[in-house]
Amino acid sequence: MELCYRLGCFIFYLKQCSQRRSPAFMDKIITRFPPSPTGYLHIGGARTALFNWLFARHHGGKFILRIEDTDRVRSTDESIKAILDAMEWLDMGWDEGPHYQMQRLDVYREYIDRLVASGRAYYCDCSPEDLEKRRAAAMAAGLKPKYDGRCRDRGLGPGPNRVVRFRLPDSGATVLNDVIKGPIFFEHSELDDLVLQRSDGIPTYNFAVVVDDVTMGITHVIRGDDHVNNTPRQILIYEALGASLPQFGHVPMILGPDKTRLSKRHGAMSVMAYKDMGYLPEALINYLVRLGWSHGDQEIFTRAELIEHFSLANVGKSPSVFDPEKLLWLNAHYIKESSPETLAPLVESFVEDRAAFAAKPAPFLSKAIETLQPRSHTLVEMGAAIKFYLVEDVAYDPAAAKKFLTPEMREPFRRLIEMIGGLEMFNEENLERVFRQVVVEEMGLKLGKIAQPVRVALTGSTMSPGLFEIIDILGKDAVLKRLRRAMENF
RNA sequence: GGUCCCAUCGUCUAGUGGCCUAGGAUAUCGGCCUCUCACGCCGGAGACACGGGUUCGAACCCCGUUGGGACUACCA
Repeated sequence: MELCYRLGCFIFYLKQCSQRRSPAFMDKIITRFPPSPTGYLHIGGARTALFNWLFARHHGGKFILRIEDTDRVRSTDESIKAILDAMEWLDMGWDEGPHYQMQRLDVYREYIDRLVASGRAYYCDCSPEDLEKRRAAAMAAGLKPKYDGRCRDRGLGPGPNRVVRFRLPDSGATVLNDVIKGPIFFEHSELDDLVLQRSDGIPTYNFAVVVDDVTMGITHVIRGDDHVNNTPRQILIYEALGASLPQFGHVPMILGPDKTRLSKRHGAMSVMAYKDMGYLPEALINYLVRLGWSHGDQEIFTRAELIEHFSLANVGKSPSVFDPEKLLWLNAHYIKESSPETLAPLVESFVEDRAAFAAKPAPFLSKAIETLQPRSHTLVEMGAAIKFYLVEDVAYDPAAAKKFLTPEMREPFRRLIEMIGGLEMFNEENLERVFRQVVVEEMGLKLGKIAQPVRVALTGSTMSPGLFEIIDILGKDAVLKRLRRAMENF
């Protein structure tokens, strides 16, 4: 019995495959990203957008941005702006749109009329309260809380407080031939007559997406797998409309560390929050693309490599956990890879004293940033670390000052000031020679013995870039000044 | 509860019946480098959820169990 059913489904599946074999492969590929503007662009949405963007770019197709703003209560203009900003920051340009569903109401209405006229949809005047009661009653009776079809054959026309429902087949099954997950079968008996148009005349999600995807010529619907259960209903709507089906690809969800769907309580969710935390868009993109997709053992991808290699075939089926640590590693990687010149304007916004930063000449800034690149994981870290290069008087870390700015350093510092002051060629090489050959040998001190006190004098901290690079960048005057000031602490 | 999906190191993943005494990355631990902190380099530990099949042979195929997730609205 079960076998017969499976077999039936399989044959049906084969039939569907052959039905829509070619169009999608022959024609230009068109994908879309349809966020609903009820908040910022989050990590999960960004990855979905990225997959669609990459897929379109890989195939030389088109990527459409569509704003699904039919939820009038929750949609806001701020959200639209936030989403657009995030798309721009991630450098995912769209070829068409943004389309707004609220500006397409006449289109949906036209399709509704067609469906009602053909008998595939009908008006229903059941009130939400009544529906709720009936659902509760069904649950109590141990039945599925489905719409009971009360208005199906009442032949109601348009009117106030009336929704339009889709008439689903009573029997049979629909197969979703998912590009990522493979064939998935749904029995129609599990589905119910969903609302296509609300009583205020605005279409619901399931109807609007189908109409939009049909009219915009979408060939590949790549979205989160939280939509899998909606898909059979949507497929039925496509068929009722006489439209050909796109390819569906459902990408597994991104989970939080506790393995539940990623949400605010897991911390930063918004793409732009990562910008504010000093992340580079390249790092986020690279991290996101590897969440659920892979290309052998490769971890680091340029944008061009991503476009070249991206394929739905290599998207995994299982959900993945968001790991901030790996994102951080990638960010550090991209900070190291970037040129100091491109980093400079980005770092500026993370510096406490922007005026002091802006006052420094570009070459100085570049050299300073270069010394910070291998030791910064974020731009925030770099913005803080660059401070000692900019200030007039460094602030000493109390513990560091107490430990290293001691009276026994008086003589070494005096000699150092003397030697550095007399240097003809002020560069890293000569500086190191002063330290090593003169001070270390002459005074019998280990380099480490003198390095830390000098480091504290110059940076205020025991942790910093290499001593000689710092001295070189700071310049003779500033170095002498800081050394003398430190001696006041002895 | 019902429907659907998923299951390899802590995490992201490679793996599509023999190349697997399971590879890479991250995180972690140890060492090297060294003027500090990093970076970098070298090395260690660390996984096929479980039980049945199929097969000469299974991480890979089938069934079941367990575990996790999604959906179940006049939200999207």
